[in-house]
Amino acid sequence: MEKVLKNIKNDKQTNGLNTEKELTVQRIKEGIPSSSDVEKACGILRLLSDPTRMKILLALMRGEMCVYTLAEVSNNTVSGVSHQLRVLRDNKIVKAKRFGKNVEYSITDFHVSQLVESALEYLCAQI
Amino acid sequence: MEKVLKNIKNDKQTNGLNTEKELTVQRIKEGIPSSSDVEKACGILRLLSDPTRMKILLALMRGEMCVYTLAEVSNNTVSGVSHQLRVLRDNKIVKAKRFGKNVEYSITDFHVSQLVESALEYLCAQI
DNA sequence: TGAACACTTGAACAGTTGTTCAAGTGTTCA
DNA sequence: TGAACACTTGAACAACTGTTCAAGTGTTCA
Repeated sequence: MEKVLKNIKNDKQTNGLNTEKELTVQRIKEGIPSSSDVEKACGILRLLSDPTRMKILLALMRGEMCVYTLAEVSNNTVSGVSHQLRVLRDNKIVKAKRFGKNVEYSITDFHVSQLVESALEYLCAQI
Repeated sequence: MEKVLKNIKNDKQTNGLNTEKELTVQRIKEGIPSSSDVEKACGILRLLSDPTRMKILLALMRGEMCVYTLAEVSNNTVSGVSHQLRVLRDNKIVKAKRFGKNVEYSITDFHVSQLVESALEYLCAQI
C-alpha cells in the first residue's frame, strides 16, 4: 500500500493534458486499493453491520450452537435467525452440521472473528 | 469478555423454571456485549461498508484533501461525495476546515482507520 | 405410521440507503 | 458588484434490507 506512494515522480509530465492537480489525483488513486477490492472489503463489513448477524457471530465465537439457542441469545425469532444464518453461510463465514434433529452452526472464517474483535475494541475505546 | 464465562455455576438452580437449556442461554447472553453496544459497533461497521465512504477514508488516510479531489479519487460526483462526507462528519469520523474557496477534509477518528486497515488485511488474506 | 420437534424457505412488507438533479450558500478576484 | 469557483443541501427515486408470517422439509421416537 505504501510502496506505490514512494514512486512519486518529481519531474513534470511532458504531456500537455496532465496538470499538476491531475497528477496528484493520479498518485492518490494509485495508492488506494482497486474498486473491486474496496467493494469486496465493504461487502464483508456490510455483513457484520447487522446486529442480528453480529450477535450470532459473537455467540458462535464461544462455541458451536443450534438455531434455537442462537435465536434465544440474539433475542430473535428462529425464522429470522435462520434467514441471517443463510446469509452468513452463503458468504462462508459460518457452516452448518446436522446432529439428528438439530443443526449446529460454527464459525469457519476466523479473519471475520478478528474483525469483530477489532470493531468491539473500537467501541471500548469510545467508552 | 472471557471473565463472565468463567463464572459458570455447576450446581443446578433450585428455581423450577430454569431448565439446563435456559441456563446455557443465560450464560452465553452474559458473555456477549449488550444490545446497545452491539448496535453501536454495527453502526460504525455500516458506515464503513459503503464503497464511496471507504474510498474517501482511504484517500484521507494519505492526508487531508478537498472535495473535488475526493470526488476524482473515488470516481464520484462532487455532490455524491459531499453527501457522504456529511454522514462521516455527523459521525465524527472526519472533520472539515475551510481554506478560502476550498474545504479540506481530514480524519478525526483514528480507531476507524485501524478498522479500515483490519478490513483490508482480511481482504488480503482472502487473496 | 404419524405426531412432535427443529429448522428452512418464499412471499410480502415497511423502512433505509445511495445517487442524481437542480437550486442554494460562501468565497475570491477582476 | 458580479462572474466564477467550490462546495452544500433538499427532494425524488430506485434499489436493497431485515422482519414477519405461513407453509414447507427433514429427523426422531412412541
